[in-house]
Amino acid sequence: MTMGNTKPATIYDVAARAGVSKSLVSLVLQRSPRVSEQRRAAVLAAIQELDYRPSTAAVSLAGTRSRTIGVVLDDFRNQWFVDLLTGLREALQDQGHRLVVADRFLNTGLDASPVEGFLSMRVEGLVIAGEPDTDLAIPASTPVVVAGGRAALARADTVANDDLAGGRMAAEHLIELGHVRLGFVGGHSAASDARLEGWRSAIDAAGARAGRTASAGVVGATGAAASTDVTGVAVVLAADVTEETGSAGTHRLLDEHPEVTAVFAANDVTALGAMSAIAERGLRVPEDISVMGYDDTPIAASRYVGLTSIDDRSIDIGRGAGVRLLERIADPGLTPTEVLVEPRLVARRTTAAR
Amino acid sequence: MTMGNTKPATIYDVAARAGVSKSLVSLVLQRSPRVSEQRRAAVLAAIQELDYRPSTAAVSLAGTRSRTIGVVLDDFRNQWFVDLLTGLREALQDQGHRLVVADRFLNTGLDASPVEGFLSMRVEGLVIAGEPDTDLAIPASTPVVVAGGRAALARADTVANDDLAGGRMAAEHLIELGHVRLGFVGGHSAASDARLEGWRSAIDAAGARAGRTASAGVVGATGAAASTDVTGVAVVLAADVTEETGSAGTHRLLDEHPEVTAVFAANDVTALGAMSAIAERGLRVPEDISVMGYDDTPIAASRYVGLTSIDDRSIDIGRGAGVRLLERIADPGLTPTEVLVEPRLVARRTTAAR
DNA sequence: TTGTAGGCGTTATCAA
DNA sequence: TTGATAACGCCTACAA
Repeated sequence: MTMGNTKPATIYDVAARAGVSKSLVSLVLQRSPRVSEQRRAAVLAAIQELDYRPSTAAVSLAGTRSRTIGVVLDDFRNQWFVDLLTGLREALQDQGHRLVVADRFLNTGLDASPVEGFLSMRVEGLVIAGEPDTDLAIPASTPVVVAGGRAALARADTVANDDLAGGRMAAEHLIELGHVRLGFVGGHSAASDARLEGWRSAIDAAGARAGRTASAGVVGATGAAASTDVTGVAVVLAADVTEETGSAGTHRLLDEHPEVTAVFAANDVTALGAMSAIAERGLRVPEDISVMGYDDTPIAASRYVGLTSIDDRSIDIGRGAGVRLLERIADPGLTPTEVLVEPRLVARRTTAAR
Repeated sequence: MTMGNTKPATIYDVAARAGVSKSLVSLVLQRSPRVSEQRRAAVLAAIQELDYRPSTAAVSLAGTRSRTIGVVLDDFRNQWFVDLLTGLREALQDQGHRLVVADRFLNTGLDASPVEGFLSMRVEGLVIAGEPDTDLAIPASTPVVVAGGRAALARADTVANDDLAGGRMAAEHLIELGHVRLGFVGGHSAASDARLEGWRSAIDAAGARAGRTASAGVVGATGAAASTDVTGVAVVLAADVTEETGSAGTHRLLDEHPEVTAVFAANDVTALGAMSAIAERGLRVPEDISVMGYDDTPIAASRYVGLTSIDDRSIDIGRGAGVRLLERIADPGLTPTEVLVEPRLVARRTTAAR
């Protein structure tokens, strides 16, 4: 079709080809209704023929808004952003906003942080996904919403999964299945802490309901409860929540508390670690020990793993974050809010009644 | 520090603050050596104080080059791009190029394809990661290199993993372990085909070496070979290579050829499917059946899975693709080349001697 | 409904 | 070594 021309067509070329002024072309581009059908058709035809595409640089320079919003991911390896993006797309893209994605490392060496790059692009707003690095300096004038992860930025809106509720759901699921000796394995992160707290509160509540003494201690805690009491034991390592943490933590948990029949891990990868530790001890999942994760990542959903998990509903978080960002862009004076999305239990093959 | 000013500082503001002309500021920005230390210091100070950041829009509009290159991923869910990006970064970013990433879906609704968006940004080059969709129309004037995946674009350079060699390595590994009844499970993709072909050729070669008749047929093929001959049976489903494919294919493979003791799957996810099928049949990995995957994804490396796999060396592919893109940008007249990166065997726990 | 004339924030080209 | 001044490609009044 087109020969390998070198210079991209400009609005001038289109105008000339269609026999109109550049302004008219601009109007057509912006879908203005105040253009005669004739001219519009001519312009559209010219655009086709010239394979014209407006320069985003020129558009955002000349226009009042860049129509682009930046998404900062903590790490491309954390798959949870995939669903988040879906939700963000729904909320933002359909409003004509362009999404640009970067993780913490993408353009290091050019910019100090991905935020720098976005500010240079004059993004209209920022979505910080996950636990924001403390040192990503964002000017107060830039609308920001933190999606997933607690707000390190006081001025930012937050849309996140309700980790407390999720932790509670995990414990309740296990208790309903008849488990009374529960274990938790987590590490160093705000999310892990919150999930543990929720898990504990559910155990306490179960004890209260039964009119007995329930207790949730940490490894090393003494006190032998009656055999039908629901009790919980937590191992929280001073390390990131990873597969290694899950493995090491579970080994320690089972060494000190062999009576445990159900393990709740701070997230899916950690749960994977727990499962390998359990296998290494010659035990089976879920026959001997039930295992739960958190986040409902693709690995959990995998047929091979089939991990019972808590769905943090990333899509809804993304959608909520997008909507909120739009509101804040429209009115920067808004008071920061914190929205919690209710998680959801996804039961699979790693948990069973005992 | 800075008050929540609304408008970002411009080069004019900096010039005024430093008491110099805009041109001088521009020179400092471009690290020109033809600037007195005094002025430079003054400008730098002003930049600091004003929290100035050049507008990428203005830069690419006024400059001759956009200094950005676009990376098109087939799908953010395919984790292999993570390493690819690392390689690309090494090659491109350090040369002052900005990377912008998009998957097939990111800005759908705004642009017909991610390529559209990149062309609007006037990227200097494109990296197509994975099997390019046939319909991503790229003007002949845009430098392109396909990273991983066969070139659907004749005019594009290709840097990819040597699937043929990888398939061969897989078979050789299994044969060395003493397996003589080999199975392959794959699906509909160029990569799967090539890996199968390599696997077959290694089986044939093993037979030739042994001076016996070796055969590699497909399911349904007749011919009972002597018990010490190395033979291969392949199940190639007319579907994408997914976990389901791996599971269904493996069931079929073992139904028709229960003598198989080692399964090579077209990729890691498929291998996961194979492992679940094997488990469903009450068999163990690797005691009863060895399993291999391809790509060496994080799942394979996971402690829980420990899948023996073929590392496609994505980092090196990324680096190679970046280097080549730079060359092509410098000289668009170059004849397209195809570089194959030698894969690497990563032995883990799913393969064992028999 | 359509066209004219600035201007957006930089780089690039010339002079000085 | 510095400083005017014209592009760059588009949007946005303002006029016609």
